[in-house]
Amino acid sequence: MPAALQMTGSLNPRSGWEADRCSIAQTLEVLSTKSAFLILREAFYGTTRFDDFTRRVGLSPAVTAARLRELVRRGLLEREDYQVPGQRTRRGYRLTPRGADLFPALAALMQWGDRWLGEDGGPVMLRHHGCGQQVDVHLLCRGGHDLKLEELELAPSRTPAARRRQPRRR
Amino acid sequence: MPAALQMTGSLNPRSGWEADRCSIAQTLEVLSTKSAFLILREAFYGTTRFDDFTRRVGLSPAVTAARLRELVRRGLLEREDYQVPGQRTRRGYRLTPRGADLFPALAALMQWGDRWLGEDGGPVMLRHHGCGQQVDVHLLCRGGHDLKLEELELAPSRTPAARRRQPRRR
DNA sequence: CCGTATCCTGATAGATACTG
DNA sequence: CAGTATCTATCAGGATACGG
Repeated sequence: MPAALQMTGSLNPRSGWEADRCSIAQTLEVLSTKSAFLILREAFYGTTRFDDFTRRVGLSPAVTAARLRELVRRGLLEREDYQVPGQRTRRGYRLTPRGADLFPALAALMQWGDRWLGEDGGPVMLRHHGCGQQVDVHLLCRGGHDLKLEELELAPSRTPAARRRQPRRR
Repeated sequence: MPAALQMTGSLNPRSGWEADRCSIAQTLEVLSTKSAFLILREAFYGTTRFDDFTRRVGLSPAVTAARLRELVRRGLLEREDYQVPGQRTRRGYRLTPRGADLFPALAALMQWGDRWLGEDGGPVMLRHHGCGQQVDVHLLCRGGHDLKLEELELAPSRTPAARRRQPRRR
C-alpha cells in the first residue's frame, strides 16, 4: 500500500502552513508551462538556436520567443551571441548554472515516463560517460542511505520560534 | 561553463529522432497542468479528501474534480472509499504505486526551488525518518558513481538493428 | 461533505505573413 | 536565421450556485 510521506506534528494537513509558499508551487510558477519544460529539455540536448527550438519542440515562433525571453529573464538561460570568423554573428541561448540545476527534475520525469509509459523504456537513456552504466534518480540522505518513499519524512525547515526571530525579508 | 549533455553520434540535435516520443514530453502530457502537480503534491502530503484538495491547492471544485478524475483515469490515484463504523462513508483518493513513483520528480522540483528561489530554503524539508538527515536528489549510475551533469551522456536505448529485430509491440 | 453545472476571464499556443 | 505581428481557437481555471 503506497502511502504518503510521514509528517512531523506541526505539519499535519490541517494545520496552517501555507501550501502556496511551497517550493514546488513556486518552481512550477517559474516553469509555468509545458513549453518551458520542453525548451529546457532541448537546451540540455544541446540546442542553442532559435530556429532549432522552434522546430524541435514544435512551437510557433511567437511562443518560442516568449518562452526564451521568459527563461532568460528568470535566469535559467542566457544569451550567447557568437561569431565564426567570416560568417555573420549567430545568436544562441545556453543554460546558466541555475538552469542546469533543473536537470535532476527533468531526469526524474524522463525516468518515470520510461518506467510507466510506452512499452519498452523510451527512445533514449542516460548513461555515465565514464563507465557507460545506466543512470537513475535516487533520493539519498546525507547519512548516505538510499531511500524509499516510506522512509521519508517532511519536516518544517525552521521551528516556529526561529521563524519569529528571523522573519522573512522584504 | 554549464553545458549540455554529451550525446552519442546518432543523437545529435539535427538527426531525426522524434522528440515528441521523448518520455519527458509524454510524462508532461499526463501531468498536463500545474494543478495536476499540486494535487499530487497534496496526495504525498497525505491529503485524501475532495474538499481538502480543493481548499489546500486553492482550486475551484470543478477543476479539482476534473484533475482527480483524470489522475484516476491515468492510474496515478485510486478511489478509496472507507467507512468508520457509525459514520457515513467517506470518499478518498490515494496514490497508486505508479503515482507514488513520481515522488522523485516532485522532490527535484522542490529541491530546485529551495536552492534558487526564496531566501532561506523553503518552508519544509525532506528528512530520512530513520536517521534524521536531510534528503537530496542525486543522479547515480549503476556502477555506484554520484554524477554531475558533465559526466552524463544521452544514448539511444537500442541500436537500430536491435529495434528491427525486436519491433515495438502492440 | 462530494461533487456537478454555468458563466466568464486570461493565458497558451497554432497558423501565417512579414522584416532586418 | 532570428525574430515580430496578427488573428484565432482552445483550455486552464476562478466564482458562484446548486444537488445527492
